Amino acid sequence: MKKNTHVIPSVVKDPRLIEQRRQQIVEGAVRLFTKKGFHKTTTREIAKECGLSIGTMYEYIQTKEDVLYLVCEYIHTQLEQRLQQLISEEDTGRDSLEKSVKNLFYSVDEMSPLIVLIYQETKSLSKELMKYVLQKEEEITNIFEKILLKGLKDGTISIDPDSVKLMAHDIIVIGQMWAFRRWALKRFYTIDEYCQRQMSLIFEKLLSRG
Amino acid sequence: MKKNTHVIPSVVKDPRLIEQRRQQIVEGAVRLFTKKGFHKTTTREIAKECGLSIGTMYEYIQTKEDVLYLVCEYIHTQLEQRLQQLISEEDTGRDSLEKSVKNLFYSVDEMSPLIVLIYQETKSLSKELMKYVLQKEEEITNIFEKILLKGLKDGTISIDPDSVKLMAHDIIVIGQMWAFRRWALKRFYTIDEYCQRQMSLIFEKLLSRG
Amino acid sequence: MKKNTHVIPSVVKDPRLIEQRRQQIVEGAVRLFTKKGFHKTTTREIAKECGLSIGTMYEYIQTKEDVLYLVCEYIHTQLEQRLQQLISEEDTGRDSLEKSVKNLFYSVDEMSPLIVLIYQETKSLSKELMKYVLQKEEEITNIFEKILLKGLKDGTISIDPDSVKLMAHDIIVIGQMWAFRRWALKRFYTIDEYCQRQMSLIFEKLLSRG
Amino acid sequence: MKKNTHVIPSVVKDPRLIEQRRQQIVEGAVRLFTKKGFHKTTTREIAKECGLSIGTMYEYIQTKEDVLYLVCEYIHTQLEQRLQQLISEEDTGRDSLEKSVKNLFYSVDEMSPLIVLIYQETKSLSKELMKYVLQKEEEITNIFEKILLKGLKDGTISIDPDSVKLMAHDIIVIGQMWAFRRWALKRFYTIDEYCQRQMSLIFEKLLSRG
DNA sequence: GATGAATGAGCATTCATTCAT
DNA sequence: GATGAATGAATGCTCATTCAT
Repeated sequence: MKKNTHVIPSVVKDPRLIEQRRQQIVEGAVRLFTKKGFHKTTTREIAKECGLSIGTMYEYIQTKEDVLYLVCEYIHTQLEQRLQQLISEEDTGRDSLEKSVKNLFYSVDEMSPLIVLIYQETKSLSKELMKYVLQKEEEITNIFEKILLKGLKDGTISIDPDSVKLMAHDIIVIGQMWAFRRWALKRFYTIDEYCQRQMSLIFEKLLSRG
Repeated sequence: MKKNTHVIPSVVKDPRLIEQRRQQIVEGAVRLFTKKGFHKTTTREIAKECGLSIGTMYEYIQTKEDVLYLVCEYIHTQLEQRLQQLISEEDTGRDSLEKSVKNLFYSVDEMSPLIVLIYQETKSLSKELMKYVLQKEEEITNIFEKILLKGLKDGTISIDPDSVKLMAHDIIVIGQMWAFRRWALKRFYTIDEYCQRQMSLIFEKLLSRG
Repeated sequence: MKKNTHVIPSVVKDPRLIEQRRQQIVEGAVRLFTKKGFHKTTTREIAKECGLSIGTMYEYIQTKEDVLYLVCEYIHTQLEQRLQQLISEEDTGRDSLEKSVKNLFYSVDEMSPLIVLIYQETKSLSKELMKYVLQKEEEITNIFEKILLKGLKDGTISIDPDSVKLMAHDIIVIGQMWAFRRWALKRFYTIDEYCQRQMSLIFEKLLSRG
Repeated sequence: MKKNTHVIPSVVKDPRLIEQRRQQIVEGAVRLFTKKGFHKTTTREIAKECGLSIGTMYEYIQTKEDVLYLVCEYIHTQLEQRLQQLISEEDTGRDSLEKSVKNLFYSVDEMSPLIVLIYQETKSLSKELMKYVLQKEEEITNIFEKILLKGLKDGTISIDPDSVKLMAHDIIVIGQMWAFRRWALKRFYTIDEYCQRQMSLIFEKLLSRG
């Protein structure tokens, strides 16, 4: 089922327990990483924060980097689920896009510290693990690519087919910038204003030749 | 002259020497930080790379963090200069914007690893120093804000005045994403294609009701 | 019956089971210790290698050191049995010595990694346990002492009585060196050559006064 | 000059200082390793014992294993020097051998704990470093090979030329066994007796055929 | 002003052993 | 009797920073 996912070995055998403990680990780690960053958080702090002894924590991971990977995967999965959730086969491409972009903006707003975390710490992963995280990032981008293509097919969106991929990236980035530029943007815009104004940037382009 | 800039104390008195040595330090550090990141680079490595002894290097900085700050400031200054350089009083807002956005895209392309560095390591700075770096980031954004306002005034750009700040941020982010999403984008677009397609996104919006 | 042997306590009551499980443990441990050494082998690895769970293994031993002791005892017992096996009351001392020395050489050849193991890891035992192992080593040496004394008595061997103990040690050491100096010797001698030449050292005069 | 020797990198540049500090390290380490063995000695203990801070010690070595290597090299060099020292071009092979074997026995007696250390801990080295140590061991053996060959040439020693290598190894091992079997031998022999009796094994006929 | 040896707190990780089930 | 998850003290090693020369 789970594909394109790195499997972190565990000494412990019971898969239920592994899932549960790793959930604990991720939750503790997220709290610390968003506060202090990956490098400034020690493994002992993570263990303490998630209520495990350091020894026990290491039964479920192999290295500190694994924790970061689990965290990145968790964040991406959260975002992906939120986005998939609102997608309906019955919507036109246009409607679906509108819903999804709005959904993206508000999701990023709620997940703000997590989005920033991904932006800042992905590079702390090894090449190997980074590959998986970037793959997932691309899959999330593909959600919007698919919607755009649907709209292109059903005639509700007009866009140069060669710009579809780029527009998908633009949407993602414009969504995420609400998190990573929040320090500047929040002084001038609420999330509602932000959403509305950016929507119009995206949709005027897409409907220009309507 | 230099405003909004944190002054790093130095034991050494001669300002010429300070400038020269810090230039060395920044150049060495940039090479290492872009390759291995800030945390994985040691002060010894920096000293070696820039041809100073570790002791001497510490005569010109106080902490390793100072090096990162100098690097961030250097990168921002580089980018700012490139952008300022092409701005002429005589251009219309519209023309100036076109020139500057194009300039931004190609500058980001050339400075790609530096832009990524800023994105990833700014958060490694202390609150205090980060403030200065974000201020500078904002100043760079302001360059585009000013151009948009000029176009608004001279009638060559049509945009809701309340969207000006946001559009300036959008421009910056769309420019920088060519660096921080390069891993995905370069598989589908050249910098020329990228520039052209993103320009049309920005300008169709800005000229819609022209 | 078993004398001069340290009795390792076990939680388990059934002596048959204890014997059987400990045999498993020794066999697994020998494989690992000869490959990686005592210190670099973990208890988990031993348990896995011998097909027991770590918990079960600890029902039959008390500490990791116990495993090493069992291994040493096992190796010594192996060697002792091989040597005792070929000793016959009817042989003259001279004949018995010849048979036994040859037997020693070929036994060491076959048990090479085990002999090396004893040489290298005995010192990892506690004083207490080391005493037992060295005692056993001495008992094995005594086998040759007895043979020499028999030859002295029956006139088939001529040796200063005060040198008997020493000669017994010499024989053992010359036998074992085929194992612990194998890295050098095997480049120049086969086991057959080694046996023949060392036999002649022991049995004949070595250097005539030219 | 120094050949077949692994060069351990040091952060420190001054070669004099490196030599001096490494001497300190070796002396401290020898004291601890002979008492507790390599594995049970911690790097902190070594540092303390040799009067350096742990950080400083690591300026002169790279890993704990390096310390063991330095120690092995030191011991071998000590032994080699002692042996080389008494070798004179003018002696006959026979005389040189007699002197050198006696020298070996008394050297091993004095260096007893060091010889045992080499026997027990060489295997704790990595393949790479062990190679160098075994090479040195072989060079020491070669000292006796050369003497034997000299005696063969000048007619003062009669031995099958193909047994020369083996005899050299025998001499070394018989010498060293005074160290590694001391626990048993010292109960029955003084070093003087040991020397005399083993000399006669080597130099005269061992067992006449009744 | 330059040098680089010294420092030691701090960190990630391991592993023998226990004990509740 | 068997299991294997939990424990945490212990360890090898790093590295930013200082300061005597």
